[in-house]
Amino acid sequence: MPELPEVETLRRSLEPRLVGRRIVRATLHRRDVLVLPGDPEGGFSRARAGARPVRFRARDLLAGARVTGLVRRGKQLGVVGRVDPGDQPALCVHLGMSGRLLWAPAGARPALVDHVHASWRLDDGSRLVFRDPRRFGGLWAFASVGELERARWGRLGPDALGVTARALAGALAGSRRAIKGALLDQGVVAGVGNIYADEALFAAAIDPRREAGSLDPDQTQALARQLRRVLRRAVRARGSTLRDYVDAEGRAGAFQLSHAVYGRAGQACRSCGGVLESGLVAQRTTVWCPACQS
DNA sequence: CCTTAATCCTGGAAGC
DNA sequence: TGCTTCCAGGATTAAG
Repeated sequence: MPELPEVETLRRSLEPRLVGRRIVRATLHRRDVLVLPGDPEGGFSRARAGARPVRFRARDLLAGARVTGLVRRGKQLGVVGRVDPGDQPALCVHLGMSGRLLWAPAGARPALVDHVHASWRLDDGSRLVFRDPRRFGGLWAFASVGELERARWGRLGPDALGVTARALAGALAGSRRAIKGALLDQGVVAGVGNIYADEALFAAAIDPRREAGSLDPDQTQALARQLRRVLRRAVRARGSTLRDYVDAEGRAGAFQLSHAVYGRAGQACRSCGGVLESGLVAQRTTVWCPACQS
């Protein structure tokens, strides 16, 4: 379940491998994993299986381009390429829940064969593959990084790593839904998923069921601060590996060892020693400490 | 406008 | 051991 820290870890592990390299070949193994600007959904949502496919070109997958940068917004990654000064396409990668980008050096045997939906060969002989068994993720092609930011990232809230109390307060004002649900809404703040929502709410001592608009200024400030802090610490630990998340080179993260509440229902609160409670909040399994969080 | 449910998809775990 | 059932979850769309 890649959230912001896992995607940022992926970005950092991929950056030295990709930037400056030319993509000599790109292959799409499943058409419905790629969405083009002209696709029926307007290039925003996943192409439906039955949708009429728009003809794609290998260069939509950056074939022939040199990679100039890797950018991230929330849980999404953008690979920016350059064919010539007037042609700098960008490809957005969203891992969804089970997606992975894996890099392999020249000559390495392919470790994964199933559920690989796209693959790239670089000019140094290394390879990059996009694998996503559950296919909640996908690839979105854009003519430029500006177009990607406008058409796809435009409706995202501020990146959670730098969210301010002011921005958070504005997005939560008047909302009657549970604060947990608001944090999971990428339009409120981008990059938070089920793990880090629970961790940040615990760190800020806020009950996940609280109405989002009912937080006082101190609590909003604490929440913004703890969101930044928890995510920063998770990035430093190279993300959380629960089931099978790994970075581009197959390395696991370590932040799962620091989880205070996620996955610890029924266990002792690390702060007060009480029993951690779990339940469904905003349709998601949620764990919190009834004594520490209100 | 708001919130909630259903949906997509597969692998792994738990239950019988 | 082998089968079935359930659950995990990001984000959108449809429905309430």
